[in-house]
Amino acid sequence: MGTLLMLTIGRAAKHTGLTPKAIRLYERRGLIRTPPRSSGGYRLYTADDIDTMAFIRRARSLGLALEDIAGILTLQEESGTPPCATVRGILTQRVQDIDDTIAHLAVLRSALVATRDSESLPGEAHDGCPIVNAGHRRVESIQTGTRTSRPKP
Amino acid sequence: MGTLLMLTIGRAAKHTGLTPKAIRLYERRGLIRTPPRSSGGYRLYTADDIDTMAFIRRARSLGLALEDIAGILTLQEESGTPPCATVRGILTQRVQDIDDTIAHLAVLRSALVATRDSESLPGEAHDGCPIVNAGHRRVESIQTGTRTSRPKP
DNA sequence: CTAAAACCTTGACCCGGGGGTAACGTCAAT
DNA sequence: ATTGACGTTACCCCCGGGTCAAGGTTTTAG
Repeated sequence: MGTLLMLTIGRAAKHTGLTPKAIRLYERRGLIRTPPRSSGGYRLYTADDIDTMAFIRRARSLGLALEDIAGILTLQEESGTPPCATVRGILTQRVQDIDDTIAHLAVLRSALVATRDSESLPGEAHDGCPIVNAGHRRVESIQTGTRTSRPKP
Repeated sequence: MGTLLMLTIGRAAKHTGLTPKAIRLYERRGLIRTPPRSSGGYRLYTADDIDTMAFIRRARSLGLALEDIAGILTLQEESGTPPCATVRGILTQRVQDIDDTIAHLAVLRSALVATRDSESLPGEAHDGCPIVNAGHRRVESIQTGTRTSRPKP
């Protein structure tokens, strides 16, 4: 027991693994309530606040956006119990995002490798560096003309 | 022929697939030289400038950072010919970064899936939502004490 | 009691631009 | 020569998820 126990921001940070700055940021973003202050103006957090912070930390470590987390916390405090369906939806969306990102990175990676290993790996430095010359068509045909509206994909 | 040909920023943008904003940004970041201006203050680009922009666009599409690109361009203009070894090093580093990122995302993904599918999938909503309760040890033991210096990874 | 450590607020910065705005420049046609 | 339609200028604010600095107050340790 000891519900009277209040922690300053630095101690709260140590308990949660966050930094004081991050905690202040979460407060500004509305994830954490505005805490009461000591006579000297120090933020004072309760054990419940610490729980909230720990939750935020876990959620962040899963890659959830602060906005998503804020949404969950809001729903939670409105309805008392957290809305599992909503949370699950967010998690599923995140998984989808990750899959998309991984797919994109895989494409990038192969383009990168192809460029790196393009001509000149064989064993001679002639005149062409990868990337620099890749897709390098000289711009000889510049028309200042009016009908230049070449659509650009 | 036609080296006198100068393009305004919008035309340069169309030729390279960049936006005028991006081009101005590259100028501020030192990737593109400060171009001469028309009597009315418009930036005027040469075909060589266009080539540089096209190179930047290719490099960006490979995910290179503006700083890396700036480095390559600087070396290139100092030594005349682009330093293949350096470029290749940058590309290899990028590949490594991508691999690291993908590995990290894979870990995140499985944590996310595990959390999402944890208890309650079976078919009942008792009292626990995933995430919210995951790793949820109540903070009962708060020491205001001095020896709190638990190292933070 | 004094000095150090912790805390306070405000503001700027990182990346790679996107969006918007007011005020000019430029070019074709009338 | 003027009009109208764009193009361009510089400037400032915005995004995420914080980090860092400055300069001042408060609490805590010795």
